[in-house]
Amino acid sequence: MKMTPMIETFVMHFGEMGSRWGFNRTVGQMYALLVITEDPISANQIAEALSISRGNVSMGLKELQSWQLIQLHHKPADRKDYFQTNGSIWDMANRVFEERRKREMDPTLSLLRDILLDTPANAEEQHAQQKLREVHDLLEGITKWSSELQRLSPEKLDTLMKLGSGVGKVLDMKHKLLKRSNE
Amino acid sequence: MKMTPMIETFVMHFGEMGSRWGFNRTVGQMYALLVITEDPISANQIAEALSISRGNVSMGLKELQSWQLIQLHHKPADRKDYFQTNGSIWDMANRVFEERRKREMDPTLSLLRDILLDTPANAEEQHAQQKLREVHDLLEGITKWSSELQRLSPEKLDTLMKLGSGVGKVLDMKHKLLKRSNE
DNA sequence: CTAAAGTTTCAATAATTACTGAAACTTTAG
DNA sequence: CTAAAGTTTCAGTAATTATTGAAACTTTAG
Repeated sequence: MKMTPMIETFVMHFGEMGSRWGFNRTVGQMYALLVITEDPISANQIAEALSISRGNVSMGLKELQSWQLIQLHHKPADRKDYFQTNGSIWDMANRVFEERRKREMDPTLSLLRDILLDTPANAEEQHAQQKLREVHDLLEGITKWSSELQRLSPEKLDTLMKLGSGVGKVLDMKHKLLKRSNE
Repeated sequence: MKMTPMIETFVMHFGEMGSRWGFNRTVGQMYALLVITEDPISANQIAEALSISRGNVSMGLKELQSWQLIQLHHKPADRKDYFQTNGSIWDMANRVFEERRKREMDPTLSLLRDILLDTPANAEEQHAQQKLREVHDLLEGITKWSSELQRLSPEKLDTLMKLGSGVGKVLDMKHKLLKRSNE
């Protein structure tokens, strides 16, 4: 498995970005390679293409599977495991969002809920709690909203995204409509 | 500056989460402390409260300023710099989103644009480019959409979030309205 | 059942990133 | 202008995170 310069550029870049997207360099490279490779490939091919250790590949694959970003694939008369990306690019984005929400929001949300149950001991804590409530409400709002958006069909999501800030106008229309139906 | 247990719990947790949100532990702690403290505080007070070195505080404050998350504040007849958080919680979220977009999407988007200008050398690269285009379009869509959402007023954003997956219904309404006006 | 091929795990080590604290620099009261 | 107080920088070190590779385990052909 030799990568062409174009493919190598992308794979290496994706590796560097990986750490910012929540996985480490080699996991990012592995995923990039799987995205742009048409046929399923084996762990050994990945290790060879990226010049990384077999052990590291194995761990990376496990992580990608836990993110549900890749899928196992078997070839007839071959007991080796082959891998390929799972679902569309949209699915990928959804998975990454969800996984990150779990890591980045849920623990904080849960801690904030606990703290907000306590009774503030003094004025200082009173003010602190008020701020924490704001943070809590914001995080909860984002969490709920994003999980509801994920339930929307890809087509509707697409419409919504294409609409952009035009959403504002649609929201106005909604108000008018509701008013009319109440009259 | 002694922190009450409740405040300490929150500050320490925010520190741990900090690395997941794009800044390091101490920067996270510092920001948390500034969020829950009512009055502006000095760099020394921060260092003392968190038991971290003065140098580290100075670097962290610089980072928070570059994120536009905190503001300088001066007290009369005191040449020391005091700091306080900047804007509402919504503003904070916007800044964090924007900063992360810059770090996490823009570089990849720019690389993808470049690669897509190249002519594929063979069938393998042809397939690769097609995949890269999908990734590119997705990232571009998200980038544009999120920056347009940020231009929406906080009230509209709030309405939109409260609407949740109900957006779907509003989109349907939009279609009906357009149809009617075309007839 | 045996052994060869394939796979996984994990302790040791490398690479990266964060933090300290002392030194250099800046500001201002007197 | 001087010196004391305040602030910033950055080289060295600590802490964390990622990677290797050898050993243990698993599978299956013969």
